[in-house]
Amino acid sequence: MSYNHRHDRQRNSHQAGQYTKVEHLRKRDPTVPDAGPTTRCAPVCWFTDEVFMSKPGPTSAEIRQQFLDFFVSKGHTVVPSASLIPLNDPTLLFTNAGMNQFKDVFLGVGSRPYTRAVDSQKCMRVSGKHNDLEDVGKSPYHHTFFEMLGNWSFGDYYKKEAIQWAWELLTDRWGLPKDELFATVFEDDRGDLGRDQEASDCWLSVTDVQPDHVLYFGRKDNFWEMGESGPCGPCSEIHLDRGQAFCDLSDVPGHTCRVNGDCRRFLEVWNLVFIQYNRHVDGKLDALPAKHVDTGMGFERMVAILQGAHSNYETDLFSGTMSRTQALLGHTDAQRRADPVAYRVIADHARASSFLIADGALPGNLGRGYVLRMIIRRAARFGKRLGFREPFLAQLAEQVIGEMGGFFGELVDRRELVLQTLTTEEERFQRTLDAAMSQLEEVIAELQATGQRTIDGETAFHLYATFGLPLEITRDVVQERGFTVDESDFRAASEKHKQASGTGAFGALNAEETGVYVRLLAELVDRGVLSASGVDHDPHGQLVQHANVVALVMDGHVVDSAETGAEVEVVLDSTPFYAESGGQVGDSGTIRQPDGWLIEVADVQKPLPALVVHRGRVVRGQIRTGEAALAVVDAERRWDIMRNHTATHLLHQELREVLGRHVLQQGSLVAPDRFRFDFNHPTLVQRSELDAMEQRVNQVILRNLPVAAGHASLRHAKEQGAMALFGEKYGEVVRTIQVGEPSHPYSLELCGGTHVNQTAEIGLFHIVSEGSVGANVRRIEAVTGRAAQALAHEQFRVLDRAAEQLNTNPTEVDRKVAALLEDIQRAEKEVAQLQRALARSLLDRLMDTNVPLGSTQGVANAGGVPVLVATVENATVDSMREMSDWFRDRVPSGVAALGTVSGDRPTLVVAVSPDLVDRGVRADKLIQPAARLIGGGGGGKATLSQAGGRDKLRLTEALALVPCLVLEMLEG
RNA sequence: GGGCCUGUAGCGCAGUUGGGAGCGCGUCUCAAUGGCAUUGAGAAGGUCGAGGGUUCGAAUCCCUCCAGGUCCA
Repeated sequence: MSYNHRHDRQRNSHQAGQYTKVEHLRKRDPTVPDAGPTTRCAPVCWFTDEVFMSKPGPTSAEIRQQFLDFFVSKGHTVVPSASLIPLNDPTLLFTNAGMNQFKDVFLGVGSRPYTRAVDSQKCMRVSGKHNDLEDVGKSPYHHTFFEMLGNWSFGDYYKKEAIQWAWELLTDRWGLPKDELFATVFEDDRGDLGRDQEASDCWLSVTDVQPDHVLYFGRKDNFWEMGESGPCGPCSEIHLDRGQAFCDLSDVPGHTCRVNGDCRRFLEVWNLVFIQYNRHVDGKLDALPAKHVDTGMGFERMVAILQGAHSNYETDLFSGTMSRTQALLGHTDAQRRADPVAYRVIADHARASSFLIADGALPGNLGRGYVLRMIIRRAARFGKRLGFREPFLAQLAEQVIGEMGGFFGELVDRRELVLQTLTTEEERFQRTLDAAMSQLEEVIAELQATGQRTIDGETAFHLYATFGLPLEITRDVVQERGFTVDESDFRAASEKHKQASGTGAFGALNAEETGVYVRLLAELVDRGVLSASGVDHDPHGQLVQHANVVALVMDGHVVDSAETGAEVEVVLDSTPFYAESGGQVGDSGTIRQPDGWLIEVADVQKPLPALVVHRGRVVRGQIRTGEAALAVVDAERRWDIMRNHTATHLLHQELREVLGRHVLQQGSLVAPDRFRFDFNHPTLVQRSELDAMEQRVNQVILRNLPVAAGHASLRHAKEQGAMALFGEKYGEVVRTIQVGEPSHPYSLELCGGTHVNQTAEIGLFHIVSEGSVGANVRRIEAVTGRAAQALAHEQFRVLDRAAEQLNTNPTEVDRKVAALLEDIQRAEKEVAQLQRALARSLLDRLMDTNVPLGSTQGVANAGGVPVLVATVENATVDSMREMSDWFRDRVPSGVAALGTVSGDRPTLVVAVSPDLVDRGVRADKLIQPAARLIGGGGGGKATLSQAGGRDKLRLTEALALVPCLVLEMLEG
């Protein structure tokens, strides 16, 4: 079996436009070569043999191409798959269905230049009722990443053609057996929609499906809705009966195989959705003027059917990766057969992570970045289980890129990023595991000390939740040492953690909020107040424009007028204001009626692509819908924004020049006072690199290059080398910003923002900060123009003031400060030495002075024990401690009580020799009564204690108390 | 967005009821061996993540923030 060979065949057959008709492939099941029609299938076992299955029939690439070609022949436009990362839809973690990229069309707020489309959409599903990450690999058909084939009609053909063509492709082109196909049709089991007679009639008239194979199902199975409200409609599914042997529930009592049943015998292969209603918030259904067709066919499943595979993993979509895994491990076929789950997980996850990274995701600890990290780490975990000791996913990603890069060019374009990211994440995971493992060692040591044999689930979960040590690894390590883990306890702790983490606000689809705008826009277009394309919006022309007030919104409700003081959203029929998008903030300014009302606009938003709302406050008069208005953008602020926006393009270019071609924009904020630019880069950006970039950007500014906007098809723009961000819709005309002469452009980016005309208008560019946003993502903040000048001015002033104070000039400030610091350090050392010498001579004098109990400045005799009592000038706790050390060096048995006033506060130190501690004299007990006298407290160890207080006048009194206390303790 | 863990010398870390900031590796100097690997002696190097608070006294206790890790959304 050779992949190169396969690819050659794919190209050839594609060029020749030939389809491979497939016989009923189950007859070729190698495990039962002689099986006849009635017993033709092998018993399905969960882990089928995925080693060296010979797979006759077309390759997956051929099948995908046949699907696309078939619908091209029916007048469809081939639309490239949208990115897995839906940038324009924050409600969605990943693109999870073919319809995602056409959602705006179905909602009636967007349009396309074609009415018939066909595509293979990249999809990602990692959570949900039927798709948990942990299930992937255990079953032969669950995937995280998959492709959804679909054909689409936007107000064009409807049920008849959709059904006819689906049947034609499946039976005529692909040769699926007609008597084993079933069609399901909607028949309302609850409301009053009745039976979808149109679809039912189509099945019976335009296809030759067996009439008793047309079945009827209710809302649960055959009615499709996007959400609580919005477009919806009945659907019609095609199911394939693969025969009794595929039933995986045959040993369940009372089980009967049926369409929409639970077992694996009947497979849904294609869902045809007919969108014909719009559901209102109150639940009422209205007929849509334009009806749409939305179909979805699971690609992996169809490939499995056409290649006669029991499991999707037996198809050429996965077998290459799995064989590569086997080769890397040096496994025999028997070894590979021994752990099919690990092989599948790795194959699936290598594919999914490659596609995610190519589409712009990076491993992180939030949102989609976190999902990607989980996928990579899960693959790494199973890789360890199979015996990998080093990062290996990059090598599998190469396999994936080689096999699928032909159709999905982004894999090839971002090859380096994919490989690098995978390896880095695997290494990071290893470090995490190493750190967690030492925690586990401590836990084990503790258990061994107490003689326990079980690690409680709380602890195991703590290791997982805090240090990222997966339960599987904890279990394996611990079992080797003869311990067990309480796993039910672990699950309980996990549940508790989920509860504690709460149901945080995670992108709740706010249909209610956009609802008012959707209705408003529809109504304005209906009444002819706005054209079909919505508000006439041109932020790139003049900053002053005459317009009409077409609607006012307050607190989410449409109103006719607004009084002075009201916060209001104004909709104009045309506007020069820039609405926030692409990181650039909305404009501010005024909307007014000459000699009449005046609104100060604080922000401008685009809740829908065709609707611009100006948010502001009425500061004078009363505004009414229908009145003429003058819209005036705050030009000074706009210029600040434009300088910053053009500067982001220059910085982006220089980041790629200085740091490398892997740098891609991850997000940005363009505000008037500063801008922020996030980009992927694995490490800290060095000071020297920042300096270089800042200098280069300023050079480009001085070269005064022209900045020009243009329009091009996305494909054309990319061919010219435009830096395309992730998530742009294909097939669209995009706006480009080119800096430099057209003959040799300096930078070219897709961008809808506003820019200066010549780079010199930016003025000065200065990087303010560089930092981390998360793993692999860095952020640079910078200023330009007025803000940069203000900053420079301020910094120079500070420098001048410092120079003045140092009695030098600004260029010498750093050297002067360094010299001063050195002087200070030397002087401090000298002072410390002198003080030490002073303290020593003081001690000498004190040792020669005998004083009675109750006196200070000398050595008192307390029951035969020498007690040094003294106040020391200019001392610290440290120096008094040192003095007491010297005292104990000279007097093997004795007590020292020293005091000083530092600042305005008295401080005491008491030291006791160890032999006296044994006789009941404790330094911490001695110091407490003394400390109370000076209005403070103290304590420490038995041999050495210290105290502080507030009343410096009673310091000698407190010290004099110590010898008396020593006497008491000796006697007590 | 929420929970938990971690920020101490260039690196890796210790620091036990609040009371002398330490260990290992590395760096520098000197010495030993013919040279090196090495060994011995000594030295430099710290705003204990930042800022508040409690206290006579905070790396340690409390609060806020920042950064990293990790789990859940």
